[in-house]
Amino acid sequence: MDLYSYFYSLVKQIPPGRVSTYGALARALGDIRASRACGVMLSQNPDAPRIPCHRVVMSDGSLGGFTHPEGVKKKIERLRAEGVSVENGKVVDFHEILFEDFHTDYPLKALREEQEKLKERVKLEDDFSLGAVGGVDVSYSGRWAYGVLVIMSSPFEVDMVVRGKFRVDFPYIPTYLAFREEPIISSLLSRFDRELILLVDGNGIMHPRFFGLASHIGVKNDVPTIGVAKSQLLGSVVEDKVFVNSRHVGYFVKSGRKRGIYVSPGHRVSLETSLEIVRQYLKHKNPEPLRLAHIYANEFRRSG
DNA sequence: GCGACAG
DNA sequence: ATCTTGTCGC
Ligand SMILES: [Mg+2]
Repeated sequence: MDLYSYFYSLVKQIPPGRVSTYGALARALGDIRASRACGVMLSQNPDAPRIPCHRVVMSDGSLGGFTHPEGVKKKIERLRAEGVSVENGKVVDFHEILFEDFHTDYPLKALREEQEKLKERVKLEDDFSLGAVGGVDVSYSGRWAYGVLVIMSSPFEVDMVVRGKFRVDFPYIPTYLAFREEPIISSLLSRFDRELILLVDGNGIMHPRFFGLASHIGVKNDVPTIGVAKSQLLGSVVEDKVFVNSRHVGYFVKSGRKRGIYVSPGHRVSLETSLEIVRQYLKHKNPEPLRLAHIYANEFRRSG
């Protein structure tokens, strides 16, 4: 699913003389949670003003951002040329000229259904051999992605580093992270032959559909995975356990100087074992394979 | 108005 | 995540 292309074709549906909103476009994609991603994709508009990003404003009729050497002034100018006035930073007659009637198939709805389907294949029992432990992370510059897989044969011995540069066709949207990063990480994994347990920068079953990035990668590649997130996507923390809809899905682990990390099994690993393995590799805030993958991915992006 | 929103 | 075009609920 090339969500960038799909999104730009939605934006082209907004007629001259009308405006739409980031939220309306997000709902046309299939989830209001994508509203921020709509702003990000517009900021990366490859063909303005043919893709009329100047016709997208905030839900209260105020202008929102505009990436241009002349700034938001250019947005006002392009709207005015189409007969849309802006006064006191707000679109005049906003509710009258608001366009929300997008022709769409709601692609994010289909992706939620894909998550629900693949979820049936998640196994939350230990099913791996004690071999290498890997960590993956991805760094970005615009639509370029720099992925790194670090393999450690034991704590704390780096065995191998795999790197790859990719073009992404999906933005970051909360709860849809896998559709952005899974293709990148699967490609890196295909270049490593041996057995491993993979630590992933994101959640396993700590997810509204119990199918986060780590589970997605695990199921698609038939690899044991553990999700390790730096912040809380959802759920409630009681002592060191995290619950989603009263189901125990993972742990909050105090680590580093302040706060901590959120650990949840992805695939082929039990709740308890996911915690045990992460703890074995904990020297800083993040377990070592992830900490190194993060550092190497940033170096890769900045240098080549 | 402020915080929440995996990365 | 990067250096940045949001929305909703409390
Ligand atoms: Mg990351």
